[in-house]
Amino acid sequence: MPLPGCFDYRLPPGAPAPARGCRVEVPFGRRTLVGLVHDHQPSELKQLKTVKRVLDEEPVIDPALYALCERAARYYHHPLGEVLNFVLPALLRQGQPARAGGEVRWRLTDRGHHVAPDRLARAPRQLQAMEILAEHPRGLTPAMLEALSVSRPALQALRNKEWVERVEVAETPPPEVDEVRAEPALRANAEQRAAIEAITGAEGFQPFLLDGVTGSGKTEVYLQAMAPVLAAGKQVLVLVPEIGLTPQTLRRFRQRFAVPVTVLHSGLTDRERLDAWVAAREGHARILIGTRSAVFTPLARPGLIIVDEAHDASLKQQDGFRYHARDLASWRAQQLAVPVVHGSATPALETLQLARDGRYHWLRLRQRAGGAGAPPIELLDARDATPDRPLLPTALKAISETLGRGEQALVFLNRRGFAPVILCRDCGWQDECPRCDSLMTWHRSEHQLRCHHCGHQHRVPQRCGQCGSTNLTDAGAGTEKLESLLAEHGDAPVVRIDRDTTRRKGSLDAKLAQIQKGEPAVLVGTQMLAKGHHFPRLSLAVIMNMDAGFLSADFRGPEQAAQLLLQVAGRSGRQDRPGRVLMQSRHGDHNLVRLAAAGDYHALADALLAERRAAALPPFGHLALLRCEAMAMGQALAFLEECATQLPEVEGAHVLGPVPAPMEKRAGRYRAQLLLQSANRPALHGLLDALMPLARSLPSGRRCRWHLDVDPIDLL
DNA sequence: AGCACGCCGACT
DNA sequence: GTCGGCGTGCTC
Repeated sequence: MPLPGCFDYRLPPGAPAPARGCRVEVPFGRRTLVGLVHDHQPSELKQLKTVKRVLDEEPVIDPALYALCERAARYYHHPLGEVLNFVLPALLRQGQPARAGGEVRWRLTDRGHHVAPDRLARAPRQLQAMEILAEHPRGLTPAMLEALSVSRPALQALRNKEWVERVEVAETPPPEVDEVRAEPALRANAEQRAAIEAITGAEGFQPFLLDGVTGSGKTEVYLQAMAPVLAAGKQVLVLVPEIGLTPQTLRRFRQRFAVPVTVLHSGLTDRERLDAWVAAREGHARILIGTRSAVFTPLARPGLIIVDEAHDASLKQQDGFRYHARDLASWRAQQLAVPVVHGSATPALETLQLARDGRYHWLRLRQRAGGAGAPPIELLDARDATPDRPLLPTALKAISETLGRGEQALVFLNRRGFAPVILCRDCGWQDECPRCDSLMTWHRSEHQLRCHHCGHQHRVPQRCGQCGSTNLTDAGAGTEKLESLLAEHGDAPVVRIDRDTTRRKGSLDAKLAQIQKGEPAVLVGTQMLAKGHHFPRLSLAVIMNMDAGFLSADFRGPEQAAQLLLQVAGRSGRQDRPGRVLMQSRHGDHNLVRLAAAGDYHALADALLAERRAAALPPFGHLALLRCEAMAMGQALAFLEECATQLPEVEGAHVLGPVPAPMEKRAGRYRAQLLLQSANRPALHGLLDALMPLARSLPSGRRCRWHLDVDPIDLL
């Protein structure tokens, strides 16, 4: 399956032909592999091997899902075999039967019942385990055993003596659900009602953009739009950003509806994933909530697809099969003839343009539920801020006032570590990553300098790497420095939330719980704080250093900066409590910064869309990026250059480059790229159809790692 | 992706 | 004389 093409096999004699999407076991070279049936054709090849075994009666990839995979493979110019391989749960790839695992129970064997206790006189743990199991003839599940503090080693030892056995009993089917509603709906305002009615009134495929400011109650719209779908016995697929799959989100769905809710995310074991897949395929799971890959879940009775935070970049896979789950969700809905809702407070410009063109039904929620207006964003001139005083006096004063009122404040800075650079006062030397074109970030508490691009780290140098001077200093500020400055500034606890402080399992939950208690505190954090979480006592947000995004060379920089800014601003003040938002900026006169600060995403989107139109960038032009990494820049450029010169001319499609990537060196590899652009998709795809076989055939491509990214999220 | 084949340097 | 390095190419 992981090869670009298909392989032909003879069917075993006498057996009925398996349908497309069924698994078969086939000889391949000198190995035996699991493959999927793609088609039945008379083959021109003389020496066909025969299928060893047909593994499925029913396709594991049903016709609709197979069609989605084919469309995605064509669109992303990715081998179909690799797409199918990606979509199939690991256990199915390995040839396991496509059914849910039974419940595992441990119990005594026949011999175990007749063991004299004195034979375990020297193994008290095992004896205790035997006594517990003797009381439960039906056996105990691993969870029950854990609760009774029966250890795994004890069980293993008893199993080796064949006194205890592990049995799998068939799972009892889930009970029939007669009443889907568990908890009454909240009262919807007029805008929410209109949105709910539009979605529930849709027949067949219809795409919606649910465009609602933070706090306008988008989730309530989802929930009420889901109710009739679930009542009709159908399933709802909900896609959320990676970070949005929090216990709070799940609780909201589970509390409202008395139907089985199944979660799909990267943390599942292979067995859990297959069980979830089967539950969805058989129709037992009624609400499926998952991250981007959940868009490929088979559905027995699909009724509605929801993409929450549809602008979120985590919906685009950034390696391997580089699909965009937002776009695939729409294709899937189209194939399944169900409505799809894209919800966001800051829609992607692509989605917004579809709504403006009338291709998506545009539902707007302008009011915050509870009536409090969106807080205005006050711009503070940050040109006076210094490395050791990164927070302006106005911001510090606002924080003190907030804490004085017994409320919470948030300081947002999208930069981890203590300081982003260490430099020499005498000669101006800066400590750079030896493997990347980037500066080393100082993590003071760990006495380390770390590269955020490749993970390389070394100890803090005592001397300048160039002139040997000991006169070293740091510049700029990260979350770690802010945390220590804020801790000196006042008495309130400072809670830092970033990847460094939440690495340990459960530490994020502990920090969130502390904030939820509502006592005065200052939160310092990165992106992690921006999404999903609701802090009822938070009434001030201070935003630092969003300038880089707004001034970014990347065409999506300002869009993403604005989305992040409004998301962070939305954390401040909820319902009846007005919040305050301060943004420190060195470019307060910049048009985009001003528009974003005004909080008017649609005015900002107007400006950005005008720029995109003029530059023929998405959504008005379409891009694909051929990226290449090699041990020397020359190798990467040579391969891309060969591709560029040997590509046929395609009317209306343009090849730009090759050029070195904006970060030329990363993790010791040199990176270059070739940009392919066209105002019309068919022309671009015509070009890519020629490019892929060409790139695969070029010997220079073997000397580097390369991949094609269709609709790249950034050009960096 | 595996796993072969194949053609050149350091060891018993 | 052989063992083993990883470059190249094939798998219906």
